[in-house]
Amino acid sequence: MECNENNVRCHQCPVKDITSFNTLTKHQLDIIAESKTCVVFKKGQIIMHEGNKPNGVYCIQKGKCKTHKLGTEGKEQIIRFAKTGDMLGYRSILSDEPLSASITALEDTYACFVPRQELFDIIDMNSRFSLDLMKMACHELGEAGRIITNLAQKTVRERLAEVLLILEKTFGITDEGNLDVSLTREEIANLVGTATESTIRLLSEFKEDKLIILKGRKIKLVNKPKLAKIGNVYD
Amino acid sequence: MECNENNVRCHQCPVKDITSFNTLTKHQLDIIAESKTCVVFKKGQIIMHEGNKPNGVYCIQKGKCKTHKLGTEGKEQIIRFAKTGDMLGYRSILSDEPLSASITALEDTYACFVPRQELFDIIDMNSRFSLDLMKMACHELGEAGRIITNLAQKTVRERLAEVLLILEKTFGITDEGNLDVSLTREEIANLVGTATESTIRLLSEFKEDKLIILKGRKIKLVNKPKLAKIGNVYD
DNA sequence: ATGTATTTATGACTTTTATCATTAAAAAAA
DNA sequence: TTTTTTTAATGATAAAAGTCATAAATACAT
Repeated sequence: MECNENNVRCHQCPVKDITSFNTLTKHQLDIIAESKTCVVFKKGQIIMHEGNKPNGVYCIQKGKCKTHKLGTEGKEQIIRFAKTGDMLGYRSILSDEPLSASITALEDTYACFVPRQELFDIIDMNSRFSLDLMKMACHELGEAGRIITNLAQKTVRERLAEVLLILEKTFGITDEGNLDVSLTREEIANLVGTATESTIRLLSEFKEDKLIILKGRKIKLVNKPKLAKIGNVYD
Repeated sequence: MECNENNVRCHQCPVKDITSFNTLTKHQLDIIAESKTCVVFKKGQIIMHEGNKPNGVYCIQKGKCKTHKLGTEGKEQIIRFAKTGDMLGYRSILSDEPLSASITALEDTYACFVPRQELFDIIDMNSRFSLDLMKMACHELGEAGRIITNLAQKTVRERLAEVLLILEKTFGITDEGNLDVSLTREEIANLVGTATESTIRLLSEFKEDKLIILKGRKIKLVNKPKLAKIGNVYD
């Protein structure tokens, strides 16, 4: 957790620049630097728990997380992902509601905790920061509408194809060209909104059709135009 | 459109008090009063069109609207509803993105148009108003997560039962006890995320089972606990 | 009020997707 | 490394939901 050993470093934190915190003045950064604490979450660890009221937000320094919600009969639904630069728990803090979903680390994740009070202090001081949070929430809201429409109208096959493309867009690829995120088949199913077996079958089918290459949990997309066509993705 | 004949009335607008505008100072209300325009949308009229960039927001004085999105093969997906006191188009304005969905009047709807610039002016001046908008967006975001999980995990039957309860909660009931909103079976299907025929069949089934009474488009919920049980609704 | 267009209802059938069961493979822990 | 546990793969079957077709009812415009 390099950038967090002391407060001075907060002002030079490289992650700061890709977050809403990039509009903060030196003084405002001081406030964050004074109040923040640094944490590491091990892979699989729950960072925030659905139903709880968080005392602040986390800003991811490095790592990957999933936001997931309990559905009927305890089945997990993955709502979205978070990675370096993303803020966790802001929805709950800003709406003053309990967490509508849990957040779990997909790999060892380094994060800065910013307490609720200081976050609101900055919001009051810096209207650009405030507008940026709004923008973020409203953007997510548009995304949510797209997800809703897809779940309601697309087949499982279409959704899986789209999800593979979204995973590559979100997490990028490794040196070998695989999706730079490791998910179980069950997690992919919980993202697509289907049964694990259906996901396994369809992935095998995509593999047969030479659209993807599978090696355990490593997935490489080798025919993205075809995947986009299958998933009815136009953008 | 009573409350909009002149600017003075804006300050006394009864709808104002149930919206985010209720925190505005006299001066801030002046700004809105000066810049706003009043409009009536006939039943079925499109208020905002998916993909467009709106020049401001509408505040509903009286009426009911649906927010809907085009899905695969042009099928409509209803994302949410709006009624008296709700603000239309704020997501697009605040995120500075094109409208992610269209908005259509479900009945004759009276609304005040507030231009983009004046809205941002007020946001800059009034941090309570600003926070309130944030709260609204973040609340919606939590709702969206619930909808996503339901679409992914519940059966059509469960979702229909839940939708009926949501419609009653959202729009209330008429003197005769019917849902105070008139939707075609197709619209209900587009909300539930299913085929029109499936919706018709299930509604008939609910009628057979004495959970609801159907008279054309008039729907009366007569056994809400049972509907809640069918829909796995606990709240 | 009356005719026209749209919506609702229902049956027959197909497709999609889920569930259950079993084996193979791969991660993770000892 | 080896064992143990978890995950992945696949077949068989069942259930859920969609599609197409047709008739009846309702809403809408004139």
